[in-house]
Amino acid sequence: MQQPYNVYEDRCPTRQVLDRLADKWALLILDRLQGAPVRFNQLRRDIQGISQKVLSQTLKKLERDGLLSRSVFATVPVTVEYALTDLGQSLIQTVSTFAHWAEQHMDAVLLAQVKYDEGAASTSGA
Amino acid sequence: MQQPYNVYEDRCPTRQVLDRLADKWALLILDRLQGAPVRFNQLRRDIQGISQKVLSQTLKKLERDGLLSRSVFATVPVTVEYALTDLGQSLIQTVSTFAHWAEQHMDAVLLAQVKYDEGAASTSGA
DNA sequence: CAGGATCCAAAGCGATACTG
DNA sequence: CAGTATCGCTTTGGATCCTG
Repeated sequence: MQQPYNVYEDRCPTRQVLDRLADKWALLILDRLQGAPVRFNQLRRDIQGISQKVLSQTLKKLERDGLLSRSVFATVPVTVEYALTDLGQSLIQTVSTFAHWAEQHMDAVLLAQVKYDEGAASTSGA
Repeated sequence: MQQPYNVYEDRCPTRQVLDRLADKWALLILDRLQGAPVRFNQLRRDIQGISQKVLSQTLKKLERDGLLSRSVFATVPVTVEYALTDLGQSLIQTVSTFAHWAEQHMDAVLLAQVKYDEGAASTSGA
């Protein structure tokens, strides 16, 4: 009768899973794959600022984790599509909510930062 | 009539917000603060593996972002409590769902990893 | 108890060049 | 198009020591 692991425990594999997903690029990729498969260079264009290396690495990790699938089509030149798996689908709603929380509450965060910095300035300044 | 930013855009402040939140430790801290305020060393004990430095840094950033508040009580020795703000509350449900998805689907991820690695091994091995 | 400051090793990541 | 491989810088993060 072993107790289930939880995210607070060190050693627990959950930590590795969380660590993989708690990554800006991974979240953006998963979010971008919502709805339909996307090709490599399309992802690269859409997710602005991601480098080819990081995109490649992150895709590979997410594929290994079973969150997305990689399909190769023997066109010329070759076409590669990335799509969410069922496992990926089970997470996408949360990821999407999470990613877009940032959009919706960006102003509040920015305002909080200004206030915080003002307080810090007045502490050392006047 | 400016279009709203979105997470896919570079330059957008949303990226900074997402980058802040897409962090294993930040998520664990926020999740741990759900329900009631928690003291510094209690967080340190509960979130296994986090160092004092990273805990301190992450708390400060999250406070600056307005997601949590820091309250000092003039006891001896001093007591410091961290609690979610309203802004933090608005995110906690998603964070919690996200963090615990890892717990619930850990087995599936681990299985996917094994299968992926087997495929890679057979590619180079046989 | 609740941190700040410092040192140092390790990981991350961009840029570049090359492959099928 | 869809990547891999390598180099070198930058950042992260743990460990340690110290303070109020």
